[in-house]
Amino acid sequence: MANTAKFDRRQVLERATRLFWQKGFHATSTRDLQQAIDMRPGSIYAAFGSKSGLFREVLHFYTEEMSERLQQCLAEEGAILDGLRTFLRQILLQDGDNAPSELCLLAKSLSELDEGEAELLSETRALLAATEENFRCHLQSAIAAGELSAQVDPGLLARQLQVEMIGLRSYLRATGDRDAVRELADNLFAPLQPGSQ
Amino acid sequence: MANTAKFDRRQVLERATRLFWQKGFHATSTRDLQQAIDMRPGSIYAAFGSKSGLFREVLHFYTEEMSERLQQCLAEEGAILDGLRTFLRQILLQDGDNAPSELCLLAKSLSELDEGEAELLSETRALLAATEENFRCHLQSAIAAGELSAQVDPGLLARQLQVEMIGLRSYLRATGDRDAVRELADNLFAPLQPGSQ
DNA sequence: GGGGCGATTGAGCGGCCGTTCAAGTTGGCA
DNA sequence: TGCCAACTTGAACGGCCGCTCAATCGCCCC
Repeated sequence: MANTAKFDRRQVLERATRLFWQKGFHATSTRDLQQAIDMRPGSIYAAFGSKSGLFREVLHFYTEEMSERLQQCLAEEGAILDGLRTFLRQILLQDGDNAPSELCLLAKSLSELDEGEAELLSETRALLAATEENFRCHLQSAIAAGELSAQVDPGLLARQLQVEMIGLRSYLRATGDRDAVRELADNLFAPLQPGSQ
Repeated sequence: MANTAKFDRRQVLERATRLFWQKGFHATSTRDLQQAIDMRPGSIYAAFGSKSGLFREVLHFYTEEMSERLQQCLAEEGAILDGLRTFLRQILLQDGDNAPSELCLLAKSLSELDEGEAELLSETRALLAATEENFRCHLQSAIAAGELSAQVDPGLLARQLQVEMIGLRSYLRATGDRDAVRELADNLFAPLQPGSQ
């Protein structure tokens, strides 16, 4: 039970996430991964079981990290809607230089996985649903706090945010045109103005 | 100069398109392709040069086919805006059972290609830009025909359509929830009502 | 009917893939 | 200090990858 000289699981997941996020599941080879996370095949397979197993953990790690970033935005801004807007703006307009891809890792995986990797695909769908539900909860809180009219359907608005974010990030990858995205994003933020609708 | 017993290029492209559209570029092997298009490696490489070369033609074929489908919708409906709406509704709500993927092949390719396949990636970006420009032209015509207020910026509206379609198709793949997509699509169609704005 | 030539065939190349496992290394405990 | 178990290492496996090319086919013209 020595637990001798073990790797730093968090750092490994961070690095694996960056690589998968950049190249996608299929285009990332286990040798790429070995180099990126500085582990040999035996250790990787002992720790994660398979390439799919590692990817599974990466999907969860990524989702958890994004959720924490949202929490952080909410904590820094006073109002819930301000926090949400800050979070979305960060992803769309500021992360560009650091993030491994303009796209959301979950959306990218949803796009490339097929029935041949059924478990990863349904995992991805579940995490996207959880993300939407997370938005919905925060919007619900905004209504409860009087920031948003009680007329607003938080489930519908959460879905709209999800749809538009995925679309805008694709557009950013297609064109690299931040100004156009900034303009389009205003539509997205409009329903997040206090008292709107 | 005999051109003897040659394959039917159009049929080959149709079948290759279906396969690439379903599985994506990386996950489609040349052996999958050989079977799908019923050609042997030598013939494929003589005709298309490489897997990438075939994919390149597939991207163009797909874009051309979609553009023709839009033309057909415009011809069948009387008004331009009606034609556009019919086209978008078809893709979102009716193709589901026949199409190889809920997603647009161009958006899917944009997502999985990286700098390692730089030529295919820029090809994809160019075709997406052409699609947006195509929308813009039709919207411009709608303004000229008095179907749409001259206040509307056709470039901006075309961009919005592109963004929302990609987002909605992702959402459809994520959830399979046609009712939710139908509800969300109404926002998309609203600016396409005659005289809107 | 036979010769010529472009089109087609499919076995097979070198290489990378995901994965395994015998051998080696490390560190805590007696 | 010596032992054992936990952990790591990296060579190697079978298989699939994208692709090539010598051999064969089949049509057209003479």
